Amino acid sequence: MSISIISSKKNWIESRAVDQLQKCFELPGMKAAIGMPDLHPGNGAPIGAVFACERFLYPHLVGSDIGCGMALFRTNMKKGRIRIEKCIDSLKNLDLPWNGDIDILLQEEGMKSSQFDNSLGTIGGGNHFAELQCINEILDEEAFARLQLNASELLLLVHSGSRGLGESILRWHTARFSARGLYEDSVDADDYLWAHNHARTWAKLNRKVIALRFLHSLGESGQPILDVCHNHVEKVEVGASSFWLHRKGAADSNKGPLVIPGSRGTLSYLVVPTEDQSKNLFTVAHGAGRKWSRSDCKHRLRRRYSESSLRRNKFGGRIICADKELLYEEAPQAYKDIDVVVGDLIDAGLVRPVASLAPVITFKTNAS
DNA sequence: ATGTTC
Repeated sequence: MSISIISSKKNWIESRAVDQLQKCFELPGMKAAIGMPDLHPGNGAPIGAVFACERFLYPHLVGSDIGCGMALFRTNMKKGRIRIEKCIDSLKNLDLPWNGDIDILLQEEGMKSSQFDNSLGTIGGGNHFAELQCINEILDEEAFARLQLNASELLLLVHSGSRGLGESILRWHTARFSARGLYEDSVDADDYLWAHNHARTWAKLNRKVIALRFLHSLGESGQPILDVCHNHVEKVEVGASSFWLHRKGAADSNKGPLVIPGSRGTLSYLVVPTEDQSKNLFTVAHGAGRKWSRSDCKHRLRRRYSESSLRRNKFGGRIICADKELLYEEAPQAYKDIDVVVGDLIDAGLVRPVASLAPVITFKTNAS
């Protein structure tokens, strides 16, 4: 039985998030809860935490965006060669439904059609984005080479999830069971897990379609490097015991390298998990984590930062976000320092940094 | 987070 938080003196964790972590740790069957350095308050359950539970699984500890995660793609684009204005113009249709053949794609993936088919290939709102990035600094030449990356080529990082599909699954579950857990050998647990796994697959496919759409719009193509989920539940064996591991805004560190994104105005980090990931329950931070609530952002920033200044980052890159409210809610100032979050993971011996990545073009939305 | 938000 243990509860802990991976953090340091440099970091700051909101007490309300710690209270939420404690509350969730008191749920029946719970054996361990770990807050990541990006821990912050969520809707009942905190964001940036992993929970290991015996016999029970808790859909609200996964949340509504089942399968949400980060996917990274290699491109053949070079920073000095792209015309930013032209690219921004070419991306104008990215909010529209994708005009590819969704029926055939779902069929190929062995997936069921649903009322959410036409959301496939769309980024969504909130903190979701698709971002072209350049290599800012290589921090581990060997690991960098092993990933077959080229320092001069741009990368595309996609953060999105299962859109309305995942949301409908949690809503359906909550209507029947409220916040109660599901016993692992029940029909209800099987039903939830089937729907959850379907939403995970859908979300991963969504990230791939978003990347292809994004790059095709620019007359380019890309190849997948990694895809790491941060909202899901899965069964894991540790020693002789088995647990339901719930990750809520917490990245799976048991699937190789991953990107820990900063805010849309700061660096992101490509990292490799170290060998032993059992003490952190195979989980690391999924991003910088919010410092301010969405509702606080506008009055804190409005006087000092104009809309147009928030559409440029300090690296000379651009942010496509026609939604003024979202622009303030997602301002870099609303997020914690990514260097502190990643630093805490490095100091805890959980990851090794491979490269820092700087934002070149961030797509949020063209819709106002 | 969300074809949102009565």
